[in-house]
Amino acid sequence: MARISAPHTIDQVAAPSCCGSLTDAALTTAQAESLAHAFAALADPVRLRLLSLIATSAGGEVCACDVVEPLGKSQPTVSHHLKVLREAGLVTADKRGIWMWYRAVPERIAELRGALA
Amino acid sequence: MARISAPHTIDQVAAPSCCGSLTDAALTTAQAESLAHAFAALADPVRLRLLSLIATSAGGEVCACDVVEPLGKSQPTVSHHLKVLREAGLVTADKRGIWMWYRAVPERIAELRGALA
DNA sequence: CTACGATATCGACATCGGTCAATATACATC
DNA sequence: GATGTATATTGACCGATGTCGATATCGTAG
Repeated sequence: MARISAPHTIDQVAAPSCCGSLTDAALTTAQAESLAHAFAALADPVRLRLLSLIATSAGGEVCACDVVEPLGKSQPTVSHHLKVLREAGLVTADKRGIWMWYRAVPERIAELRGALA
Repeated sequence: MARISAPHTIDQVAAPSCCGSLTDAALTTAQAESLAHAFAALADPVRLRLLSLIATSAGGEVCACDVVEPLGKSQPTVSHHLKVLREAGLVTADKRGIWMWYRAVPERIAELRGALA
């Protein structure tokens, strides 16, 4: 399931009717639902801090074990938020040994940015 | 368009050119809460369609009476969503006669776009 | 195989949020 | 004034969501 991103192929993120833009044309119901689900992932302060921690980390990835403490939330809660970010396509997870390493998905963030054009 | 800011206007959630960016530096708790509140306004399909209807309308503004039917929701529900968009600073309201005219706030949308940089 | 540490899942709780019917408020017209 | 229309507010319902403790799963080390 984990797919290595190819630079030339056209992305096909899980979203069926991808995105659209607010100022382009009136959104269809399907586009609106897809976008709303994505923005909902950003509608929580813990997830925003989590995503910024991942996106700004040196090396571009962080171990889950390193984000629990700075967030001040319990380990299950952080795990839950990481799952939400993963399901929204904003981060990817990579298990190496005991640890889970998370990376941001800049293309997905750019998609949402494009929706606000 | 050149509107003199009236002291009794409804908008709030000041949010100057602050907010921060996901990829810039790790967000503070305050920044994350402010951003989360803003993104929460976009985390609903009805509000996204509503905002796109307003943003793409000819003349840049729409009467509230014209959006109830295309959204397929009750008038109180649409009024509620318009209030949320207003409180998030994404739209402004202008009462002329019986009708309320809503306009998008592109600077505010750009602010959120900047947070996804 | 057993034990331990890291992460995910489960169950329960409290709160938040979208929705509508009913009602209130504001404005224009008569 | 009274009446009709457009919009906002209220109150209630109910599903969604953030949170944590307890527990399960996975991978490594001994």
